[in-house]
Amino acid sequence: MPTQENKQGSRPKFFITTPIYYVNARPHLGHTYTTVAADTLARWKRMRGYDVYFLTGTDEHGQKIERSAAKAGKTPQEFAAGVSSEFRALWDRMGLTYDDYIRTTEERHKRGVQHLFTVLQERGFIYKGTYTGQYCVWDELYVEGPPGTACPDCGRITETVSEENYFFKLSAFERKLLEYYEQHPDFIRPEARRNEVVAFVRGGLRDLSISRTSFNWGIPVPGDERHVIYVWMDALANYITALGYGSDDPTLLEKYWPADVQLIGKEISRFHCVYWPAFLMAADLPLPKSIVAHGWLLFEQSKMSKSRGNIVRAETVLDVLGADALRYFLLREIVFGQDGSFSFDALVQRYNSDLANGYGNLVSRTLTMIVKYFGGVVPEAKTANYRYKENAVLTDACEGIGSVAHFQEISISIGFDNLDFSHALESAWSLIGSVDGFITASAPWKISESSDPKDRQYLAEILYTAAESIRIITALAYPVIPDAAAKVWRQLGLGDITQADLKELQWGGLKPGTKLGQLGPVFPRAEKDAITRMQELEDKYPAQTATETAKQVPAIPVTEVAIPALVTKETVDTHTTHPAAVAPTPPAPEAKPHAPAPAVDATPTLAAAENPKIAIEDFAKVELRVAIVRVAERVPKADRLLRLEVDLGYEQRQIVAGIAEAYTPESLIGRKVVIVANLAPRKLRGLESNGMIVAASVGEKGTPVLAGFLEDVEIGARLK
RNA sequence: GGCGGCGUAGCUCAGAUGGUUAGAGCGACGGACUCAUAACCCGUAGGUCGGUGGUUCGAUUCCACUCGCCGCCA
Repeated sequence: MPTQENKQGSRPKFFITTPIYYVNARPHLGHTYTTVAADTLARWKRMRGYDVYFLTGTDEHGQKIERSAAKAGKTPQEFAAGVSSEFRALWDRMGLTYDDYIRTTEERHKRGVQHLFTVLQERGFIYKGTYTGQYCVWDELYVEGPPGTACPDCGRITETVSEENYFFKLSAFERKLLEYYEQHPDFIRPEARRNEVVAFVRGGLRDLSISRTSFNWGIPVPGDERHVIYVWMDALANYITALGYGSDDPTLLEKYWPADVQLIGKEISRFHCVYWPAFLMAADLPLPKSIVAHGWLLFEQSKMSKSRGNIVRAETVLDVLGADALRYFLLREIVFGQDGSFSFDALVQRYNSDLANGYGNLVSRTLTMIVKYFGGVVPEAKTANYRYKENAVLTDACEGIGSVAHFQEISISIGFDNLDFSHALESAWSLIGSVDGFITASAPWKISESSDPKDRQYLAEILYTAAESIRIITALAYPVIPDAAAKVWRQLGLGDITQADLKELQWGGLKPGTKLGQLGPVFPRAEKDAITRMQELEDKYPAQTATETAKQVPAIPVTEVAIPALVTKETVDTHTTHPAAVAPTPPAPEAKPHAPAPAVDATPTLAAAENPKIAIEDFAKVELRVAIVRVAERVPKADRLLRLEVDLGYEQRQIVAGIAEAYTPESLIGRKVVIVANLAPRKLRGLESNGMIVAASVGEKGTPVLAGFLEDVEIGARLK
């Protein structure tokens, strides 16, 4: 078992992983968030002298992929490879410093998983049994309940299945897991997730089905090829197969396993905190040191837009503001572990106030003065070692900055080490604030007018202090904003930051006499049109799943394809190792009282004549479309509500409609209806409704009568 | 339904084992400055600390209930 630091005194190792991303969805900001966090931590640890190994990759097996590929007219291999390469291309474009990118379709992984299966089997933790129950094909999930039960995750009706499965003796690990949690309080972070996991295990563990015979797209069970290994066991094993588990070269495994930090999204904590450790225990492998679950990234609807906006592509932000801006925003704005929200508005706000006005401007004003007053050469400072005592006021001020820098460095380091990125950055930026205040208070531009040698020295002290602070801030910010930090490093005349030793950041490390490099803006202020530009870019790329891309998307004006439902139905899938899931933003608080009610929840409109006339533009805001009902069922404990799944041709979505008193579920299936497609999502009885069925309201009771057409109309068609 | 969490200034959030004027950043407003990316600096902002009731000399901080939101319960 590898130790943290071996005897030769070589560098301590640090193995960090992200989940492997399921190729059923194309990369979006949620994936980016997880991966950026991992990259930042990897860079931080590297800079502090660790031998870092950073692993990411894609999860490519399962029935869902098999089906998506078939729809797209591709083989599962082709399909998975296509999406996997999109992920990889995005990470490469962002300059993420992963050391390995594993795909579960690779031979090394397959071999490793089969080896793991065999080991568990030999050690008596796997047996064959029969499972009969409800199964959600979409989520590849077994569900409790009688036949006809809806899947708790996606709402689809489950299928009754009975199949021979291999089972893993998870029940045997209940006590051992609880003991482990007890003895390793930091194993699961944050605490809220840990408590949930502990509660779950305390509730009792049943054995886990780990194979399927109902489809083929997976890794065959060794010696029983009718079975493929269930995606979870397959996916989780990536963390060790990437290091060579099951191969004849144990070098990496011995060196890097166990992982130091495994980053995950909170929705997959059970798999990583219960199943995964149990598998490892069963295989007699050490457990990861910590599993850190972050929150979800919610997308805030921009106030200016119609009812659009959900899945944001990282590329959009990269195009307009650059990777550093995105990285900074995600890590500064969101408290790691908690849910956070993203909006173009907040992004530009942060960018301007922190990066442009804060860091960028500080660098600019300081280095410009060094050029102006000292010919671009870092001046000699005597206070560098806190020894300059001839000018008490100056010394105090400069020493003050020196100690602030020292204090903040400690605070920032603690923040990064604890994955508390937002607080680390807060500390770093508070140092920027101190230096700005210091410069303004000591007003070097005034002193520069004096010819007194004492003042000349005073000026040198001030600018040295500012420049040295910038060096330290830049080094500490490097893990988060690597491109900008590299630029500033060169401007400071320090060369290539990737070659610099940032392990120790002693005050005074900036050598007087250093010739500054070429100056130039690091974070130019974002203009007002930045938000619009990003929105326009998004409009050009309607959010799509991999499935939808592969299918032919009907010719719909792209600006009209912004659908809240995309998020819940297509993107948040509870499948395997997932990144930050993307969830729709709940309606803004102030908008709540006005949230449009779906279906006949709305009060019947009595007299249209009484209403003021509207302009055509007003009508155009309402997106009416034809959809076909695929699934209909009663909502338990709600007399009037039906849960519908309607198909718009380009997407499926769930709508909860108050029409149960007038229509039976069976009568609706296959029926074409008119829906308001751009209605903000709303929850009814805990179910999210993404749209509203259009119906006439008849009689005193307002009995709903569904709108329809005399001719057959193709689904997805818009009513104008 | 069971268990747990949250609800504090326009926005994002801190905070207190209960006790003088409840904090920060951003935004807004006023002022100052000119080295700098219309940037920076200074000042101002009165938020019933979700609601009700209780314990207490005193609660936003403890308790009960209640409303709203969220997570976990294979």
